[in-house]
Amino acid sequence: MKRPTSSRKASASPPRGRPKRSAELIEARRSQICAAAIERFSRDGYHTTTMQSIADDAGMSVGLIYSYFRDKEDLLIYAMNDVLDAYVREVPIAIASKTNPLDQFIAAVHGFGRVVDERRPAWLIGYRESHMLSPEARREILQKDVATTKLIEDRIRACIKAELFHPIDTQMLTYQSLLLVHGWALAAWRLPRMTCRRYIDRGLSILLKPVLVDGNYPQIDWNEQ
Amino acid sequence: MKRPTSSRKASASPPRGRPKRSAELIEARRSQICAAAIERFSRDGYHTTTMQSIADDAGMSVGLIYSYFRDKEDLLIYAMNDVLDAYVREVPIAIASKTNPLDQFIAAVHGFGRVVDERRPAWLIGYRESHMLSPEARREILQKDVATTKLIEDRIRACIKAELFHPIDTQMLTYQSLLLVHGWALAAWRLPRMTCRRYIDRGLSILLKPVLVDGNYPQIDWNEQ
Amino acid sequence: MKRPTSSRKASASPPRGRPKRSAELIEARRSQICAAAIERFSRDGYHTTTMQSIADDAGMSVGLIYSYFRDKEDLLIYAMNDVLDAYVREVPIAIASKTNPLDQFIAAVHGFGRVVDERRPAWLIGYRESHMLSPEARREILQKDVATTKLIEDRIRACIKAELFHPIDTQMLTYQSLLLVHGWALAAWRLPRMTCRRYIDRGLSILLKPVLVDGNYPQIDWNEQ
Amino acid sequence: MKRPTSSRKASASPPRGRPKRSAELIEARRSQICAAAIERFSRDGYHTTTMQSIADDAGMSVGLIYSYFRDKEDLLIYAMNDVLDAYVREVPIAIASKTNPLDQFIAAVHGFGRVVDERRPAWLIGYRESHMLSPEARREILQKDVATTKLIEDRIRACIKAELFHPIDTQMLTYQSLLLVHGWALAAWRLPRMTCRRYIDRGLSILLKPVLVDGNYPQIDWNEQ
DNA sequence: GATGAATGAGCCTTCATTCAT
DNA sequence: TATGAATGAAGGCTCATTCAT
Repeated sequence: MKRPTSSRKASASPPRGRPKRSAELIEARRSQICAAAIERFSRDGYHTTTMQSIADDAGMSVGLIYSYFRDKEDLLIYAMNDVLDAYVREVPIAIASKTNPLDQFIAAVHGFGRVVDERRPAWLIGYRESHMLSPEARREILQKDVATTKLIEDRIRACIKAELFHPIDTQMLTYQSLLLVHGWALAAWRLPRMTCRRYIDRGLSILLKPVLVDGNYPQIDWNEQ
Repeated sequence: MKRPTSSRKASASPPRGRPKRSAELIEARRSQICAAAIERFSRDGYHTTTMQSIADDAGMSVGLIYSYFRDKEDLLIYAMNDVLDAYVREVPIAIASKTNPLDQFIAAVHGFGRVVDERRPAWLIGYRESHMLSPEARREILQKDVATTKLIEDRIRACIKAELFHPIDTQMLTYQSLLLVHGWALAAWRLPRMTCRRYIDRGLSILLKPVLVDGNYPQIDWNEQ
Repeated sequence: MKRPTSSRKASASPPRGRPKRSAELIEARRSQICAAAIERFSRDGYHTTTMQSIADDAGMSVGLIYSYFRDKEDLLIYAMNDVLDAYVREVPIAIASKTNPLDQFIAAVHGFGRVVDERRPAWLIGYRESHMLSPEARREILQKDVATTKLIEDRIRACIKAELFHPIDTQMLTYQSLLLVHGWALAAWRLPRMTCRRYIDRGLSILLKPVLVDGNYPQIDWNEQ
Repeated sequence: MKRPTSSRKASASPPRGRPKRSAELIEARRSQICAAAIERFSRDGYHTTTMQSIADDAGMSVGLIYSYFRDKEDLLIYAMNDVLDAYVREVPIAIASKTNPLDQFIAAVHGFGRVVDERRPAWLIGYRESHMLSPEARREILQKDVATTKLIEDRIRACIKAELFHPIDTQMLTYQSLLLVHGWALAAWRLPRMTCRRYIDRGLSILLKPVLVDGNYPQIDWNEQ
């Protein structure tokens, strides 16, 4: 029944203007923790990362993490959803900015690329650690992934219907497009002096050459955005 | 009472014409262990796998593993090299079976594909767990990887020099070719009714269309092997 | 997100004719908390019960509990005293309602029984968790227990002095009487269709048969109370 | 991936003549651990006891305990069964040593008493901690307890059938007999200069007086055993 | 060589307690 | 006075690794 006087690294406490309350504070904490988790998970791997290290990075005590996340796996799931949710949020916007099916397809792939590029750490986590999720969590993640894939697939079908594409193997082209994006996250470091935009544009132009009915990959106006 | 004394141990004792000596026996043991490790690591992940489970699968005691491998990480390195070494062994053979640079390039990619296809488990380990390695080990692995990449790159340069390819971005084509192969291992399950051969052939024909000087992807003689 | 901000707090605010002051309010709070603690401790056990759960049940914040009790152990002591104090309060009253030593003895045992019956939860806590107390606290509790026992013992001596009882082993009879009462609290569930009154009456009539000088256990007037 | 050099209290290693093997060793270890657990659980309570303290007492490392018991609760169950199993083992023997139903009943109660007396610590654990067992474990324990109770109940019925007892409330007498025994373990310290034998003998003679047909509690020959 | 019992550091998680508001 | 977010010590359990036989 004792409670010895404590001691531990007095991690520079974050400036506390005045603790924001409830919803606001909660969301702030959650992202604070999630960011630290993503950083660690992607750098050191899920298993190697300790809750303590995440807490340290997030500038709080271990205990507090558990008021915001059920357990370590919950944190992993959240980290993974970070990317998946971004897909769902941003790709449709990218698509909506165009009217022509082909432009939409291209915009969609670029949208994916941008999301992956901006969240490479989180994306890598999903790639490497998804196999160790509990079955339910895995299923949930997978579902989002499939829904995401559909965004691309639908654009391709639209292109075929509009006779902009030859009636090719939709699945294969979908897959290769996604692979192109993944490739950026996975080993972009092998390609010095390359931006995500250019990488994907080049990749797409190669992929689409034999697919396009009129044979011309549209000249993207890079200033547009 | 968790660990009942096991029994798998009845694995047919090796023929004893002459007690397999040193190098021979050692190598036998090592692959025996390594096979078990690869199986486990790829199925359950590196961290989730216990040395005990590997020992069980390999039909020996935990202790013995430590006579053949320094520690668990050593086992991981070994497992990863399994693929890398296969590259180094088999790709050159595939290349040597052709004389024309274009055929050599194509054979090289197929060679990679075959290695990956036949060792998907080990390949996935490298993919997922390499970040876990100690810096030195990581560097060593990386080196082999780069050397391997060079095999492809050199063929592409040869094609360009022989004016079979337009003078395109060598790096990018190399990367896309490798990505094609990786794609097979990573998510082949998304493509039902697809073989590695066909997958890569299709992929290459798409990739090469805009690159080939005469525009024709050679008709592969599938009987050749 | 484990602990959603609770809501039980809507407990009818106390009438405010005059803001319940100090002693009054304090005592109200204390019993409010203590009741919740007893409920929890007896249902889930001392260690399994969290301060949070007590606070929830009492309709207040954790912090506030610490304004009324030093710590968790203090709460336990308080809970245990709930029964002991009831003994001290109610048994003498029961005794005082009789004049004859024998009737007093019987009334005393019934008094104990009633207290135990009405506070079985608190009684069980004392039974199960007293070994958990710090030495000082334990001593204090023990003292009350002994004082309590004396109430019974003294009646027995009085009966002997009045030659209503044979000069038997006072200690043993005291003990067996208390054991009878404890037995009710401990395992009354084993005896279907039994009330505390009847249980103790029967028990006493058995216990007293060989002790009574005139051999007759008095016919209790059940209407008396 | 580090493994720092260790350090910890070099608890005097137990003399190791030559480690006994398998079944023998296993049983030795189990009782070694179980004894330590009983000691600790009964002294400090289940929750307060740490696995480390048990390991220390048993003269081994924490880890080893887990090769012999699933978890802490498993250890608790085992500790509890220590008494229950002794009942099942020893009471029938005590009964079998007599032929007359009345003597059998008395022998049975004394048998219980002896078991409880010899294993008071373990018995107390069962009394105090059973409520915190998982439902299944609790059910299993309860079952043994009921079976045990039946041993007494059956003797009483036999006495009634043999017209040695008046046709009294079997349940109540059973319960009171058990309570007598429990009383010994629970608060024997209140009765100075008392042995278990005498305590139970006296208690039984009181309990049986109004029950016996011929009114005489048999004079036990205490030398017999 | 081969075994597997034994070790113990370290990690996830809980929860009593504090304290700024 | 009241709140509940924040803290961090401590405990259960796992598993890589060693070493006596």
